[in-house]
Amino acid sequence: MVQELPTKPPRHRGALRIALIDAGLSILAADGLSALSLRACAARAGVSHAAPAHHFAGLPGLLTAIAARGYVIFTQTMIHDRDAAPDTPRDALIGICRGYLRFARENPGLFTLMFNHVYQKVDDPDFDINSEPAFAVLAQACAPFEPVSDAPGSTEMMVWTQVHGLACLLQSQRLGPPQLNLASVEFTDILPELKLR
Amino acid sequence: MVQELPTKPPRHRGALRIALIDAGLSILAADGLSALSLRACAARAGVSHAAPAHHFAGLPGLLTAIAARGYVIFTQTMIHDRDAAPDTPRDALIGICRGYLRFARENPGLFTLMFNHVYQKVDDPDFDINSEPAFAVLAQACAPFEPVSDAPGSTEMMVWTQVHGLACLLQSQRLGPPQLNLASVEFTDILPELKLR
DNA sequence: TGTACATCAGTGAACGCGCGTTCACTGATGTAC
DNA sequence: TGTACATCAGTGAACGCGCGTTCACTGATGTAC
Repeated sequence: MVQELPTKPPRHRGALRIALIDAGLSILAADGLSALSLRACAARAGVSHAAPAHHFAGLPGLLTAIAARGYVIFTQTMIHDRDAAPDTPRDALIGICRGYLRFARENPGLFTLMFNHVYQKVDDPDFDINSEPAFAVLAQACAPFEPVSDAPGSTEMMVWTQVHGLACLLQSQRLGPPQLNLASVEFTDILPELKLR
Repeated sequence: MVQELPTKPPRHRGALRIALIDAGLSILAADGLSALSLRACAARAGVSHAAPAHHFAGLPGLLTAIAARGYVIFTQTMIHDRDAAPDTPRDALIGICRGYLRFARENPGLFTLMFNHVYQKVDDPDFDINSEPAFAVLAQACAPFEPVSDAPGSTEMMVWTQVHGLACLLQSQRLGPPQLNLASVEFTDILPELKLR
């Protein structure tokens, strides 16, 4: 009673949406953000180029869905590196930041997509649902420390801007003058002292 | 003896290179990075779309030249805001950072172009010549302070990653959860204390 | 001062490319009866 | 159990678009003599 002969192309049976997001992640990893298009994702998923229209609101819809999946991987990466670190608040925070930087380094196209609003225009419930935990794990790692100023969330903001800026500068390959060898900097060299609450 | 009648199109007389860079800056300001192309710059400069080939090595060459000009404006903006600040080392540093953030906010497309190597592939002597002073004024403002770690240039790296990260996050409009209102943060709220040498 | 010539910036038509979108269609699936 | 029908995901051809690049050309400029 097998209906799918080996020679027939695989039927996605509603799973094409997921397959297209997977295809997008593959394209980002292989050829970067500029290679990402509806047609390229369809081709990589083994489907005609008109098929994605049944699952996404145009290219912005697909990009938003890919970015939403990116936040899942992003959060997992940070949690992994946090749990691999010794169990002190500072080590946990450094682990989170190490995961942040590792994700940016290992997934440059995806990282750029996730943090550039130009590529996303569609209200996608998965986007907010998946991105909030990323910020939550960072905030959680900052919680044991005293605020660095009176501004609410000042510690989170300081750490977040710092690690995000290093991630962006490493990606941009604008590493500044030779004496400022940003490529070899350890995050711990530039993270200020933080006092425990 | 006037040769150019008012009805004739302006002859650039070797100044077309500059006019095309100006056109690129206009396009970036008006329509953003995605609207920047050889043809668009040529049209804005009032010239046929094949003309830029006589002055630039393709699109990467033009983008590199535009970015190089951007660094001049960038440096001027930082110096302006530094000199407008009271003359203490910390105020000068905060002025530099204020200029950094103001430039990014006022020129989002240009800022992205300048700090994304994907758009630049050509060795352009102006690029290095113009970008080095930008880093120099930042380093100069950091010089009065003690290093924050043993790593060489640690203070510059800490300040640079911090201000750059805030600039990128403000641009990305990924401002995190509501309680972390990054849009309203003052840079002084997250810049750590720095000790004078 | 005038003539002949070389240079070269800019023109406009043409090319092929990949893109997002549309549209009539097909064919498998699920459902009502 | 079987039949008729509605649904709808995916197809493949076609469309127009803007892009970078090429290429023979033109016409103003500068120079040699």
